[in-house]
Amino acid sequence: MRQQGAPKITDVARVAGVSTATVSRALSKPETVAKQTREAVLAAAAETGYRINLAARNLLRRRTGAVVLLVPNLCNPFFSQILAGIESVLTSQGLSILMVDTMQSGTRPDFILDFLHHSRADGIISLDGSLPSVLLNSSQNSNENLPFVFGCEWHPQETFPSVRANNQQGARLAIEHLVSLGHRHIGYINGPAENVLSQVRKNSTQEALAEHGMPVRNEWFFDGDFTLEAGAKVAREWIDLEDRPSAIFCANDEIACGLISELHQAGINVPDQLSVVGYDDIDIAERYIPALTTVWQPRFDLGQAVANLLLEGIENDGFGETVPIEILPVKLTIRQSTAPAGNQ
Amino acid sequence: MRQQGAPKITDVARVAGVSTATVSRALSKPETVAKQTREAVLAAAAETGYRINLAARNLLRRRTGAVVLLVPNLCNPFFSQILAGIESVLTSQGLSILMVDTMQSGTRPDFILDFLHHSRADGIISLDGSLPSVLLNSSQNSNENLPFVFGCEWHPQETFPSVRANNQQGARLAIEHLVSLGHRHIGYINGPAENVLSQVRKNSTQEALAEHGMPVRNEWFFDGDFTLEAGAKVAREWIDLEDRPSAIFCANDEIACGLISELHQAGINVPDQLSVVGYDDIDIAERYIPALTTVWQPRFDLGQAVANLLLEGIENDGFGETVPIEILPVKLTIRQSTAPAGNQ
DNA sequence: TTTGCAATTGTAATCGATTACATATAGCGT
DNA sequence: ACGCTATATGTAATCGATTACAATTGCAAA
Repeated sequence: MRQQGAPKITDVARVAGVSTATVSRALSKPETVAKQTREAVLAAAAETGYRINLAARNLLRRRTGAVVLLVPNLCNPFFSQILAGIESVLTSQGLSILMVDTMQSGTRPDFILDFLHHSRADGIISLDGSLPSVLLNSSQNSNENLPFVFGCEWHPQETFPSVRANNQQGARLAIEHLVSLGHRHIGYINGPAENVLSQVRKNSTQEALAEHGMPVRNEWFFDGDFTLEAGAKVAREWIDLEDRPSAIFCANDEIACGLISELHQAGINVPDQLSVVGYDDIDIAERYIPALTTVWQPRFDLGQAVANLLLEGIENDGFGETVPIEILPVKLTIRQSTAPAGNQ
Repeated sequence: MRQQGAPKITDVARVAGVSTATVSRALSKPETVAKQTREAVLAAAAETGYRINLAARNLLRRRTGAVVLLVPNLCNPFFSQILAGIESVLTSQGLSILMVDTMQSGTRPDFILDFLHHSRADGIISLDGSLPSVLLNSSQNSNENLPFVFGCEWHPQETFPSVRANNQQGARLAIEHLVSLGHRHIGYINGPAENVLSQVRKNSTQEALAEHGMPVRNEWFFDGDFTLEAGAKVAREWIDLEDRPSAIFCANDEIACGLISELHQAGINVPDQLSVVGYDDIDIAERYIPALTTVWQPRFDLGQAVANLLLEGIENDGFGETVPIEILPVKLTIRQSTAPAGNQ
């Protein structure tokens, strides 16, 4: 589909009786053009239905008008609110989004690499902290230093700017809540081991437990992967446990739901027989049965913040020496999946 | 951030000792170039780290390399799988996605209109069937006929190509399932009244009921809006009903969860006292309590199909006289939120 | 009147890749 | 040896907007 007869700047110039330079100026720097001329140009632009050709402008400006957005797994609805936040900022700036699902089959590093170049984008947002270092290095190359920011997840070496929620605080809040309910036997279900979020949430959980003088028992720390099935699997393991924790903190809400659901099928009730805390406060959490006690994080705001941070980097040709890191507060939403200990 | 010293085609040409024309050909139409030359060019391209400048190519080709994607509400996780399907196709074709949330505040028609132009995109996918006709007309204008396809939702007048699931079949399957369980008093909770999906699901429900000789009672047809809260509201209304339906079919899973959750809080059990069928088979459905009986639709496939349809339109400069409409089959997933009638 | 400056507008080069057309070379048949 | 064709490559115009620089004009100061 070609833009056959699309009016161009020369058409506007002809109609307005001025040169293309004047049209360009009237449109982008109105104050440099005489009022009369400006009005004539605007009228001509309206009359011809002129729309700027972004490819031409971008060619000259050496910009692309696009931002690459790396998402670990688009199918995961957790990202939708973050996406919405990012979209709201970038779209309002006229930037387009090059969404790439890093988990999609057939998306190998060299394929992704194709997108991390100046000719494709003006900057990169990654919601995936586990990018192969090939990619990260390449984007650090002297002649390839596109502004690059992490959102939600981040890179352990902290060499890139990022915006994320306070995961340490989240884990603390969850544990403190359970402790305050009288729980002394607290377990944890982790996300994927290689994931930074998993790591921080797990470490912070252990720290918080230790600080409250709680036992940190290996058999109460389960491995998982952020899925419903991971939670369900742990449910079966919990049932088989000789000495069971009376409360379990889950690295996300999916795990929590999987856990509760599988327990329910085994005739075990949450919170009567086990208290469960989730993480993320996904939409369904408040209408799950029981309504989920969970750690809420500002996903939409996070999306906006990371997009704004990137815009800054694009404006200033990078971030200079500093590595800006923004950490957003989280809060605990107490609902019905947790109850005082001692009912078990 | 500028692509300062980025190698261009002239650099490759110099290194390879050929003209830029030959480089261009070696890269895009390898068979038109002698083997020896081709290899020299490829080597030079690799050596210089050449990446094509898309703005330049697009300027010449009068393409933008971007596709506008109108999403009714990005926050709604229902769309994530469709998005993933669309992404998988478009990304593999090197097209970028200009995502626009049509529900976002500040996104008024004239703002959206800005995106529906040749200089912004080569085509448009809308997951929103309720676009103001201003937009649709403008995109039908003789000089503005960008390929435009609907996905999931569609426009009642059927003047645009679309890919969608078989909503009629979905409603039928749900009703037939309830009827086969012995239910004779069946209700329905609708989505937003102006939404095509709502309309078709509601009409098809009424048809199916009528065909099975079931009563279609107005007070059993509830208005809603695809949210958890809508379902919760109906739960309270159902409780107050003198003559209650023994089963309710919901226009989507959120409504179903809201309904079940609110009933649960009132001490009413699903499916013992009410059978509930949802629609969409969202991830959590199989782990809801009770696991949700619901109509599954191929969301990822739908995304891929709609993207492929658009690509076709872009290739062929439109769709010609026909208005291609692709309807994908759905299926009923029977779980535990429905039970034989008569237990009430 | 002349000079200088500011304000306004025009001319033309430029961004980087593509491709129609022209040119060059090799191979082949007669 | 000549001419023809097929193949390979180069030359240069082109896409559409921007902007450095030049040119023009008007006006004020000297």
